[in-house]
Amino acid sequence: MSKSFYITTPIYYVNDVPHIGHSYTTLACDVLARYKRARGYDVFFLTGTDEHGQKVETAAMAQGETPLELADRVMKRFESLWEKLNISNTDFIRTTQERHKVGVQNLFKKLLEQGDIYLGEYEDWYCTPCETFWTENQLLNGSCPDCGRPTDKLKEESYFFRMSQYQDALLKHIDENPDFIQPKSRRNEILSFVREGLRDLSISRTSFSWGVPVPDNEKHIVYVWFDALTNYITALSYPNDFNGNFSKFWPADVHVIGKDILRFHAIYWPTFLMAAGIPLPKKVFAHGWWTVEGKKMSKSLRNVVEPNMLIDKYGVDSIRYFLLREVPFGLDGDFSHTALVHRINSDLANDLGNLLSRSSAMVNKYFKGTLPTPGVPTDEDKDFIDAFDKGIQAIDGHLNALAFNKALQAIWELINKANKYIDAMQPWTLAKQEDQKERLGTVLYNLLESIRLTALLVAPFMPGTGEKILSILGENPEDLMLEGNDHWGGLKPGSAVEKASPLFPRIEE
RNA sequence: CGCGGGGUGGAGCAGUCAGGUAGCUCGUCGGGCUCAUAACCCGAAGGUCGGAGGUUCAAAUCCUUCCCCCGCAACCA
Repeated sequence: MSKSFYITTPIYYVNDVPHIGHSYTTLACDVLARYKRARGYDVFFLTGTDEHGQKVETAAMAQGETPLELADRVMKRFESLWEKLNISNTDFIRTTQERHKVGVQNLFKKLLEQGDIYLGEYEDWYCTPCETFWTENQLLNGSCPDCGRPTDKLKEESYFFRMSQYQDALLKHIDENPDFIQPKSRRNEILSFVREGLRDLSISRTSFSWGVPVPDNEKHIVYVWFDALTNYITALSYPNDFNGNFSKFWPADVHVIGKDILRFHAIYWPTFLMAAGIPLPKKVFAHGWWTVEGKKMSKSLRNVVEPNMLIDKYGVDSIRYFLLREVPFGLDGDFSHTALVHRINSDLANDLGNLLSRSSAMVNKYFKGTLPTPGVPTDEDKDFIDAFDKGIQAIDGHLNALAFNKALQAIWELINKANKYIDAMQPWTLAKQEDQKERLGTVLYNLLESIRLTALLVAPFMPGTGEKILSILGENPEDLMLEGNDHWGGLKPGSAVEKASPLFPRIEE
């Protein structure tokens, strides 16, 4: 009876430390998860770490530690960053956990027994760093087309997944579900890739041992992507479903990913699921990448943006706002400090923060901090109120489409409306006329009520800010529910309104 | 003909798929207001939509062709 919503980030590879890109993906999921909760959904929001594979094994060896020690160490960095970023994930899965390994083996075995996985032999050019085989004509001057490093001719016994068998079914599914892969440009990419033909996929390795062993043939390790992708269901206690999460939350409503791993999510994963007779996720959304000050992020340029420092310097909510406001989700964007400071100053300090300051100050100045009772609304009031009803609907549409920047734009249109409303109503003039007391009360009530709604709308993006505003308005900051609270008139006249200090201090450049 | 992305007022972008007054944010300039974090509100200037040709009553938008810019593989979302 209760509505459920399942959203996932990719599981992050522990061979890397968290940067702005990881934060971006996770943040987007968090905003949607929070919004859906506020809409009354029972939300399962999953993130985690991918801890297997040759690269981890090698890196650990180089550091003189075991792969698991390395994973433990790096995994904690992700965990603590998510805490700092105010991420509200339901679960954090690690591919080294027993619950995961059991699920992977179970799925592998099922496909093996029904003949969708078979033992064969692989002979091709192998790029060790990428853990990928390439065919002769995929190579660029004999090197890996992905990373440009040299490849080796490798022949090994390998298990294969009959991906070719599912080509038509996948095409049909993509065709019949226009929203399955988003944005549309990515969908087209995948369509043309699949149309060129799918080969059977090698899904085991024998060249290293750090991974999930193939059931009953332990010299084979399950291919990292088969392993990793399965996390989306093992976290829901697939296959035994002992806690009912799998039946409750699967299929996922959306897998949010970076554009680089689209192929795995839009081709491999769906075909695995088809073979297993498991429903496909409803949506796979590939977002864009960040450059930094116009340049690609790279360790050699030493321009990798460190999220912890950023949060310390500017505050969580400012960063959360900036990342989702600056660039349309799905397109690449540039992270620049001047753009960040501009956004904080003009959108957060000037538009939103100052709106709260001036409004709460007037209630204190003219009504001693007690929220007045509104009188009969004028046509202008009705227009103002109406804008909120319409805006809230528009925002819902944008969020369901993962158009975070449009949702924020729409919220800021409402904030601008409120600032204009003040100017048009001129409460300071009304305050000078004794017979306009009731009108003044109406104007201020409307203003504060509009701020209450804004706080709720902004809360999924900036939870701390939403709470702060609500408590200034005398509302319960714990209650961020939109459902049932998103109609006009929620504020109770007579409640105490605090005089707000600046929400977002301006940053001098 | 390597692939991909792009060329729209000073900057950054939307609009191009389904042709029909060129829009947004920031910046600049002028004005208003004084409740407020020198914030807020109003107005103005500024573009032959990379070039050329074509289709059309009509093209930033469709077709042809040319020019220019960016990225190309790691650390990755």
